[in-house]
Amino acid sequence: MESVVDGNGRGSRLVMTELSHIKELVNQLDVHLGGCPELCKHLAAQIFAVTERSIGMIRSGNIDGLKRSAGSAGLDSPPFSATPSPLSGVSDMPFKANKRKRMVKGKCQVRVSSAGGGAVDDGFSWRKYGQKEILGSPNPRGYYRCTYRKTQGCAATKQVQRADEDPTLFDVTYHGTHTCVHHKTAAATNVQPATPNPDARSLLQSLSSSLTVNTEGLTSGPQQSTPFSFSSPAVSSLTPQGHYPSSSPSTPENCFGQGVTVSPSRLELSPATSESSYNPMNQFEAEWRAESELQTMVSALVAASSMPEHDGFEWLEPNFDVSIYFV
DNA sequence: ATAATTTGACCCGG
DNA sequence: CCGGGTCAAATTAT
Repeated sequence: MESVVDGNGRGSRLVMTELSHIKELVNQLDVHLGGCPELCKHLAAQIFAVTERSIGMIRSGNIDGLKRSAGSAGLDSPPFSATPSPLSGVSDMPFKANKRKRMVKGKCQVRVSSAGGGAVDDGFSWRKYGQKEILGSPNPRGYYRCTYRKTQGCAATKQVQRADEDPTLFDVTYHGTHTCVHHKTAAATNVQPATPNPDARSLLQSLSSSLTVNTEGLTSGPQQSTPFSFSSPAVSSLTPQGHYPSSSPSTPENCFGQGVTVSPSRLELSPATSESSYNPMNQFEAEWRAESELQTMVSALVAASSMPEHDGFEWLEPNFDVSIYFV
């Protein structure tokens, strides 16, 4: 990235905002390196998307349209910032402090709740290669390896086992990290909008009406609670048609919890985080972040709404459910 | 036909 | 020997 320059203060400022965003994402990625691969992948996807957008802005010199929703990116600012998030594994190597830790080859275990039949996945392609009964556990454990193991030598694997108590919970243990670059055709990427889950849908709607954006001490003026709203069929706009693998609007930074859980329906924008404590920009950044977080949330909800309802037995491939945590 | 899953055999460390 | 993990042939899904 070089000198943006463009006489246009408006524009460069926006680009700066983007860069700040990227910077923050990289920080988060760093924190989670070696951690949950899903999270890392998600972050990487975001960085990619935002970077592309930035490039596009610079290239077309335009911008202005601050509101050009990140529709092109699909994924965006994760809710987790300085917080290790509830994502942390249940066992082994919990994510250490913000200090640099080596790419531990360890494992990362997370518990996710599942609701539907295996359609939504965690973004990676897995191939089952075994199943075993585990003593002491009523449920078998499935063994999966990256689909691109042979073609790309990706060594990532994961084990999935239904939790003893709650049959809707699954313990997923990841081993190794993905080194593959899978290509999912845009088509295969969005095979979602099929059987919308009415529950999630209504949740989405009620959510839209209760949302409030707290622009916190940023800038002056009456931080009017930005009127965010999204239409149910917002799916399309969220589906990344970008080039990045980022498959489906599934698995945001979920993990833990069951069902759709949207803690505080209020978005707190931490001004501290990014060093962009400057001023004029904050306004934008605030909006940007608010919008981003909302998208993350919406993505999650969309994923949920696209999941078929419980309708019997689905003991196969677990489905990642949605749990969103905004702090 | 190709790709993915199923499932018992096989392997290996404890 | 035992339990957990992997292999691979058979089977099923695309």
